[in-house]
Amino acid sequence: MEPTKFDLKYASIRRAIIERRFSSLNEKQREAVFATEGPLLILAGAGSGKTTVLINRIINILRFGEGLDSSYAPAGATEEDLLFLTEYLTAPQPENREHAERLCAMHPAKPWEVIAITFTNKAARELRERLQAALGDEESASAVWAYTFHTACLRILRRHVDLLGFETAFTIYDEDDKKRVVTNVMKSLNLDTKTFDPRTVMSMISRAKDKLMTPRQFRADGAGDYFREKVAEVYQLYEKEMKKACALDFDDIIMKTVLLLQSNPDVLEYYQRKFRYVLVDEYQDTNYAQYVLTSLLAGYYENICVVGDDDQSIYKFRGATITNILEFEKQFKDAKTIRLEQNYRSTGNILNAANEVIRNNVGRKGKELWTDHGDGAKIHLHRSDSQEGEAAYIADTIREGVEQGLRWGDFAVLYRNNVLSDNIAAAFIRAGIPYRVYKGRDFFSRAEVRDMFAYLWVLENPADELRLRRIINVPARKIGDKSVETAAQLAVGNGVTLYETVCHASDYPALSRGAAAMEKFGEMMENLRKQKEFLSLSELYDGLLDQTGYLAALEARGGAEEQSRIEHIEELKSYIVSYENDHDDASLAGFLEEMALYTDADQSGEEEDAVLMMTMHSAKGLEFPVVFLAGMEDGLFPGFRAMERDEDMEEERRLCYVAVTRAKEQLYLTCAERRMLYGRTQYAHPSRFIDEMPRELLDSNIVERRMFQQVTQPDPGLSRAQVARARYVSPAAAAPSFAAPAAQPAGSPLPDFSAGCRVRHKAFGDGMVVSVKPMGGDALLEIAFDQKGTKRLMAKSAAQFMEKLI
DNA sequence: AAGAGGCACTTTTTT
DNA sequence: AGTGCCTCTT
Repeated sequence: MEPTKFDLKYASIRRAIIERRFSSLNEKQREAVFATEGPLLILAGAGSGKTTVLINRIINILRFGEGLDSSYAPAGATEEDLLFLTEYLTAPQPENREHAERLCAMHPAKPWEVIAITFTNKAARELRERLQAALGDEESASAVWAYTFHTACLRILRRHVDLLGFETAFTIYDEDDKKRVVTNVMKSLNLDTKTFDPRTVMSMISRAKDKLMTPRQFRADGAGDYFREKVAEVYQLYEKEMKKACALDFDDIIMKTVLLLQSNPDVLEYYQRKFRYVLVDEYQDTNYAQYVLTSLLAGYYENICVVGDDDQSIYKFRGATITNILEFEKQFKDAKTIRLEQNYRSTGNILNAANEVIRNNVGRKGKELWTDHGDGAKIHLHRSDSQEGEAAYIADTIREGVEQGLRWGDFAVLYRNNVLSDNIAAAFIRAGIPYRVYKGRDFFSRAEVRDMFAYLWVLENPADELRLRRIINVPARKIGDKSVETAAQLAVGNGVTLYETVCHASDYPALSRGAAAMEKFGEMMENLRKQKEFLSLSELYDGLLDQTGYLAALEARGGAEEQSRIEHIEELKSYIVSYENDHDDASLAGFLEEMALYTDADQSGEEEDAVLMMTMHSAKGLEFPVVFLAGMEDGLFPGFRAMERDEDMEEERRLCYVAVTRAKEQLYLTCAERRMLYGRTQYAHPSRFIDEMPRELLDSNIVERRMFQQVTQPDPGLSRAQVARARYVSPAAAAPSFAAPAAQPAGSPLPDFSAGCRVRHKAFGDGMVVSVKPMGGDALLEIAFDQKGTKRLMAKSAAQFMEKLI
């Protein structure tokens, strides 16, 4: 049926309203928001507003559906509606918005028909929160599946435990548990841990799972290769152990979900029909299994939208295959590609440096970030003679920045390798600088915390043998390794679990000596399991601390070490309490699952004002006004391991690109001539990535001739002053950072723009300075231009184009 | 069964 | 340098 005149009129007004709704986005972003049907690849450069696009895309899908493109009025639309819309278009009233937007909808999706998959809890949470803020009603926003890969998969898996062949709730093993299982299996196979590094074996098993390879396929694939065949044996036994313990590792969570969907067409069809729209964030980091998973889910409607940046792929070592993003257009027919290259985060100089570095990679999609923010300050390069000098320089620079009005939290120190943090943290302590070192699951890897979780997991899943073994004699209960071993063998022989054997220990003559202690332990656990049914989680936890005697054992010792353990155990309780507060349906299984996928970074709550320190990897997705990249030395970054293969070097370069683009205003690159590492002093040249940055972007303390020469000893041809300048002496003398403008290399002196003064800019016209934020001898100006809107410019570079009006 | 001493290791790690 | 793991001792 042809659209009527009414239809066409309605559609055109609707279109105008929808376009206005997303008018704050740039053209490319809007294009991505509107391309809701069919496969879509969004190549989103660093800081290009991809989360905003993702959110607005979902809003468009939920609010308007096909409203933008349809030429028809919705069924039952009246002239009155059209009038209402016309009025809303010409004179929008906030109170009319809801009704108007409802009139603009055309087959909008239901919230539960949308799945948006991320990698981190943080990203998932941000998505949910921003959706909720935008959509208003809490219910519809929370029905969207905005989860991490693992959370989404667990939701699917839990619903079909039976199809997995598990009778009870399953346990989740983290990397530590996994390592223990692998080592145990290797021992049972009499494999020498010197030729077979458990870590290598572990990662080979992980990679196999990433590729959806079963032990059998893995073996077939590596036939003839002794090492691989042995690993295949380990893999097979490992799987057997995991099955026995009703346990899944992180890789299983994805792989088993794929297998579940592949072998159960009805389940697959249910999810395929459910998810009309599939969105995937950070697509460059997906592995093969995740690719298969997402294409399965999107298999019916084929509305799959992936967002990513091939230049930010830094997890190859964890199985991510950059192929997924590079070949998206081949894998999904008629896929559309949209590039987001306008950057809203960093200054021009920072972006140029990043662009120039990444340009050296081959085999990328190709992108060039740009900004209209202006060049900003130069990139500061500082080489010290030692790591202590480097740390002191960073500390001094931050101190000066804070004296000039910045907050501690405006600074971040990033490094390639965690070992670098100690040295810098020491300098911060000396200088009285508040800081926080971000390190993965620090809290959860403490022995006492793991013990507590082991107890809780066993209460939930008694088949969890690994955890049972961990706690059966902690605190000491006179159940020795030998008795446990005997019991474990009896269990295997009788086809029951270790837990059951322990509970009925006196039935087995072989356990004579330890039987009483075992049964007592079993009774205690059974007792707790019963209490679990009617106690709240936190009450259960208190009971556990008491009845296991764990707390008492620590108190009995009463040392400082024990005191801190007690504190950690109490801290765990606060996790339980806050979980209870957040969930009306709080359950032990739910808590354990959430904690299994949790990292220290997920801690919501107080954002204390402190300098943040973390690896470059962990910094992905974050941004800071001032960023230090420490340890910019060849061998450290890029790491010596990456020197052999081009592929590895390219990954390091991508990491550099990620690191550099974290900075909004100021970027500091620091390195040291000599560094004590792993008990050895090493000498290093500045990172080759520094050489890849255009020199004119750098403001360096390195004497030019030294920078590109392979010299470790001071060059006798240099004057004493030059040599002295190449070393870190004191902040005032050597740091070109926040020191007096005189210490800056030749350039314009800092013009005295102050808040409130009128200026005339060559490109932006007249305007008024709204705020002045001092920054490293320069200042960030916020200027409201009469014609061009508010812009943020660095005073020094803007001065060339701008004059003060009286 | 716990503690002492020796030895080997040491990239990154969203979940 | 610092840590974690293994073995040997008592």
